[in-house]
Amino acid sequence: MSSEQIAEALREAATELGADDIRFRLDRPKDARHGDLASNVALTLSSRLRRPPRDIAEEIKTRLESVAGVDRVEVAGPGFLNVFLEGAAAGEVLRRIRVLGGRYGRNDAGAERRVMVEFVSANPTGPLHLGHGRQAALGDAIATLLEWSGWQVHREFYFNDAGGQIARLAQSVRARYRQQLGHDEAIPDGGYHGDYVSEIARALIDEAGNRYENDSSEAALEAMRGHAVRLLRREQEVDLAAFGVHFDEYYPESRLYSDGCVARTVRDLDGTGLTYRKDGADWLRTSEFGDQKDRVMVKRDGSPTYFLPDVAYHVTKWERDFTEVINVQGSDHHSTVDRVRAGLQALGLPAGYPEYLLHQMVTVEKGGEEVKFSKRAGSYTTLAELVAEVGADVARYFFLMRRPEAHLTFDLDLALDQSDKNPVYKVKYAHARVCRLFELARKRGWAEVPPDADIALLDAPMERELINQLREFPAFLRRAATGRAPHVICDYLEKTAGLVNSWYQAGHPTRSPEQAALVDDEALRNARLTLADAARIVLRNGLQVLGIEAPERMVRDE
RNA sequence: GCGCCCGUAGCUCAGCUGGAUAGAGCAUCGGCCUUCUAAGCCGAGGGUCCCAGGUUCGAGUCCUGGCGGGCGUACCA
Repeated sequence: MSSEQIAEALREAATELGADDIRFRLDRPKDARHGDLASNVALTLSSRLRRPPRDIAEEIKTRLESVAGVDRVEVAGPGFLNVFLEGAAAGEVLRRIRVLGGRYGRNDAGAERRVMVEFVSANPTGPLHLGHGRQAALGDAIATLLEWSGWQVHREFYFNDAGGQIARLAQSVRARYRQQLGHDEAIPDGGYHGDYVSEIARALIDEAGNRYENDSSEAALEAMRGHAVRLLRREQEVDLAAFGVHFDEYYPESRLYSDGCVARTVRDLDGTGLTYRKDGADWLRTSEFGDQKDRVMVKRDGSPTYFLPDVAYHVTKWERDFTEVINVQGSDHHSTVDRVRAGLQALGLPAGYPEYLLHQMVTVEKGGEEVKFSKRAGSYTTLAELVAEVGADVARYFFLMRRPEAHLTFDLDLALDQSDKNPVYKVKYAHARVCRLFELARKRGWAEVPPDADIALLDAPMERELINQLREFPAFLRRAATGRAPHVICDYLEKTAGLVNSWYQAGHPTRSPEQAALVDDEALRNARLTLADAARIVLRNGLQVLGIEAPERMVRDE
């Protein structure tokens, strides 16, 4: 019995009553007394059909009761339909989960269409910080959620390897370089002060000696720029790999210039008649498309603003045939959203392209105090330092467990805790505990659990609740994907892990051995192990979506 | 000033297209170990859902106006 079958019956009933294309909820009620599944369909139909919701509910009830597997239906409260399933029908989902295994939870909503998720996109001016970490976790999880929803996903990292910030980095490297060769030299205003700049300078001495000691030419600065960008890009990739995040493509801003894309974009924008010259600069009428004000494309000194390559870059996304694009960015960039979209609309791209997911920033707390434990970066905490401290899985989970648009306080005390208080460990332990059951079953020489165990034997309320929870995984996954909201999966996994732990504990050998999974009664044992196996699959699939390992046994760090 | 985001238990936060008695974790308090690993489980207390109006059968959720916090508001990126 899947909820889809019930949903279909509800839709048919609505059609008979004269309402097509309806929206309603069909989910697991919070209170088990409200059945295995509950729907508000009669309430939503009420205003449309101009009839009291309870009358509508009564009619639908009669229809639902004839559906195979439905034990009984109750009309409750203002007109809710509470569906109680027969034991075997309720547990049927366990069989399906075991058949689908690692595919349980997937859907084909994306129909194999292409989508690009652009995320991290850190400039190579320093090591990745915690905001990048949150973004890496978010972007990767959203990408995976979309893959599970049937999309072909392209993960892309855009980086700015030219322009003012990079020039300041190169100047900072030159200052450190000359310092290390004994000169009195100051970091320029707006330059970079972190220790890593000195490391880059040292590496340059190792590589090129004092070749640039008294060379103030553009070519020398260009060499330092290239050197610094190379090292920092490599470091970022190493950090991302340690975090378990991999990209399909790294797209450098410089390519937009070298292949003429920026120049072409300028021509195309000029061709729209929406550009004009004012105060010696070239402007675009972005205010025609909802931007707060018009924007400068080319500065008085003849150089482009960031706006121009940004528009050009998004044009390449469109031309590369990505009509669906999600940009994951920090909310400190939200001012660019309207102007980039406006620039693209001027060129005839659809309004609302691309989609943006803006996330809030991250702070770390230990003992209730904010900490900034960076040694290398100077003013901020790096992702690498955090991962070294708590591990990639914990960091990922903590970055994902809050809504993107909410500020994230990273509780380092909780992150370092290895008990079930730590939500990551709670979920991992639940998975490992269940795996342990199968290990013991094998040791005792019990055969593999057959696919057709008598699931109706799972009649304890706790078991029914767990079954209903496992049934909901695909719905949560769908909701997390469409809402770009991985935290929905975190909430789901914590709830599921809690139920698994309770169920496991209920079979405690000294308290109620008759409730244990590993009982001598073969039929009962197989029924319970069927539930355990389904739970194991759901926990593992959920963790996999988040990019977190599902261990078969836990090894404690001392 | 203007724009976006946030305001829910002591703390950190969930709460999907408006639905039943507003939930979870942490913290606090009280129980439970000769174990399918207690790295755990069971239970309890704890709420002006920031405030004030409005919309309706029904508002934490939608609308309007305030208050408080964050981030933006460049010929920086």
